[in-house]
Amino acid sequence: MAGEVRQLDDRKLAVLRAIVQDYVGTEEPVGSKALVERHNLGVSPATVRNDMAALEEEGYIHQPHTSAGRIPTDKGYRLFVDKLAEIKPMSAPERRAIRHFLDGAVDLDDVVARTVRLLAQLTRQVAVVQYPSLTRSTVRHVELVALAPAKVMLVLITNTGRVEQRMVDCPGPVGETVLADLRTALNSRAAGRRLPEVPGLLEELPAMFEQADRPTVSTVLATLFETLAEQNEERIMLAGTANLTRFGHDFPLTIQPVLEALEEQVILLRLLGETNDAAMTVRIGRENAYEGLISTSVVSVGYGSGDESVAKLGVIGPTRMDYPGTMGAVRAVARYVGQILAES
Amino acid sequence: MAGEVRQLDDRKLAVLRAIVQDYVGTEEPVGSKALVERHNLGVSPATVRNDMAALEEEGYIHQPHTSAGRIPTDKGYRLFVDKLAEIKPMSAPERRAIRHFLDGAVDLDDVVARTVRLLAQLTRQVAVVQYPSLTRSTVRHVELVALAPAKVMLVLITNTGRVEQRMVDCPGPVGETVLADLRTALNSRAAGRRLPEVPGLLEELPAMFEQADRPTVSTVLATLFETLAEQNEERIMLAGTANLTRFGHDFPLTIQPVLEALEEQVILLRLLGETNDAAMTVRIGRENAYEGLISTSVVSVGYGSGDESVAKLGVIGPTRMDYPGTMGAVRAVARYVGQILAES
DNA sequence: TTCTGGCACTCGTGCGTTCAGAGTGCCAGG
DNA sequence: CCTGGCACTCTGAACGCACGAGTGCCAGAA
Repeated sequence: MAGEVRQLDDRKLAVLRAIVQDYVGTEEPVGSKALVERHNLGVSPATVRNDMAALEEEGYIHQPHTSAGRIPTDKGYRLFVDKLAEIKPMSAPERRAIRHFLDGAVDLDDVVARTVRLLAQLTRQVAVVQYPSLTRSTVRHVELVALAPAKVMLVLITNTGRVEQRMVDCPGPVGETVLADLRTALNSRAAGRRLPEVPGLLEELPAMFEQADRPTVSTVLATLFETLAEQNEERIMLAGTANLTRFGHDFPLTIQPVLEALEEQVILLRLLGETNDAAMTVRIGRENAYEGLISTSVVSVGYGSGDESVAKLGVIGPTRMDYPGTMGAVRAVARYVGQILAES
Repeated sequence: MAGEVRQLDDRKLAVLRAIVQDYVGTEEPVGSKALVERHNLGVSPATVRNDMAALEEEGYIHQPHTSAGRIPTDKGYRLFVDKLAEIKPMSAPERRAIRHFLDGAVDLDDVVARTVRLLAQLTRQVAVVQYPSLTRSTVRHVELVALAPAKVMLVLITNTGRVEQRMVDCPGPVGETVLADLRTALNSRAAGRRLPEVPGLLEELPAMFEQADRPTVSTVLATLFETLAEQNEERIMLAGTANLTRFGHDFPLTIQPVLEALEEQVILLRLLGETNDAAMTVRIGRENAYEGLISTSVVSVGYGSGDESVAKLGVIGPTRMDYPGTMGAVRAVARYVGQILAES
């Protein structure tokens, strides 16, 4: 590892940085002459050519054909992101705009919807926002509503404002007092607790009721546990697919597989799932496990109402994207969503 | 009107039908020779050419350049749909598959999600399904949950299984008995009623409470009315955008504006809103009000749990689509969703 | 009257050729 | 270790050309 990097002196890194920047801007392979013109590297094209040859040798850049300019490889982008680029902070007016746009949200659905649209607009790419996960959030309230003699609706409200409801078909008629007792018992034990711990806290609950009511209690509890456990309820919202057409058109990146991937919630969830909670994660090209996304990069980060993240959001774009800007936008949006969630 | 049609004898109509069918299949302008080969029209290419000239004169078909085959115009498709095509019924195995696929749904979200995916898969086009509208459905239950001394959560459950929730910040602390009274009063008056009638039924409700509690009651009611009235809460689910790439590629239809239109819920809602409730509606090309969709056709129909429709669903594809098949699929899916909703 | 076969005409498409420009690698000299 | 120069390579655009598909029209047959 050190061996590789040792060979890249500062000027070669500067050349790589310049190549990435130019290529992202122009979308065309960049040659030695154009490079020295646009960036004042203080050396001649010939020198740059030698550096380029070295960079290509190491696999950071690549030329489509002889006598064409160079384009960065996935490895080149990786180095750029890790060592050469700094996250570009949003400007003050941009931050104000984000804040203002998100502040208007009325409920959780709206927060997520606004966030995803905002992110798509800021980055001009495809944005993905995961709903705050049930697993990490806590119970705010459990409500039981009798709809019919033997039919109860169970409503679970979490601290993130998410509401899940389930119909419960009880084995027999349910008395209103039993329901009230159960409601009280549930809330006193579960409120404020994290969802995964709840089942453990309710184990001996049936034993507290009369023999006749136990089947009902058990049925309700079973449905509640099911709801708590349902990982696949993790939902996702998407926006900005129209931005795909901005590239794709004249590029090896055909949008078909990308669109297909975007329709599969499972794939998106897995994609976001790979995000390292704490820091921002950038997956470049073939680093993405999914075949259809090998020409794209995914920039994602966790967000949350407190200091810990309850869900993730991110952006999907071509590997040739403006990483500093995109990362800046993603980070800023994640922060503000976290604040909004904490307030509500 | 009669004047125009009078000039089109049976054979000319047959030629138009054949042109539409061939063009939909091959995506290439169809010439006179190919036509007589594939369909046994019993006449020579020269005759067909004369008929084609007449059809072109009337504006039903059009040739991209001299010495190219003909393609149908919007007007041609319109005639085809109105007079020449019959809705193609689904085969028994297809119907079974639809039934089976939809039967597995667990809640309303799931029903809609499955429906839209199914429709996209069956037609291989973009499918759109509107959530059952709040306006036409009835109240099944209203629940009030005290979250904090002066904070109440309002949950509205409709007969279509839809659940809407809102936080209510009350002017002062709310007693549990007041809440219970209000809950009872609300449900006894509103349950089973259509959403738009509800506000009228609750007008004198505040007068029934003690002076001190009236501000609270009014606040809750205001939020409830807001929720009932919120037309913009009409949600929509989309699937099959990847199918756009199947055409678009080599066609005057660029997918960009279509993708943009699909991201605008407002546009989709307006599109579906134009659907004639009772019958199936087909909007062809420029018949669509929206600029971005002038190269597409929209096939839509209402669906509902009873005999009246509570929402709409449809398919968006290129004007050169298989109308009989698409209409068959749309009709079949709408029927089965209606059944599922009625059962639950 | 209506259909048919024939014929001249029009274009779009595909293919091979040419040409200019951009970019490279390498080498010898500062 | 950098630089200027030079020969080489390759792509992409432009051009010309021939081919084929398809048409419109006309005169003759049914």
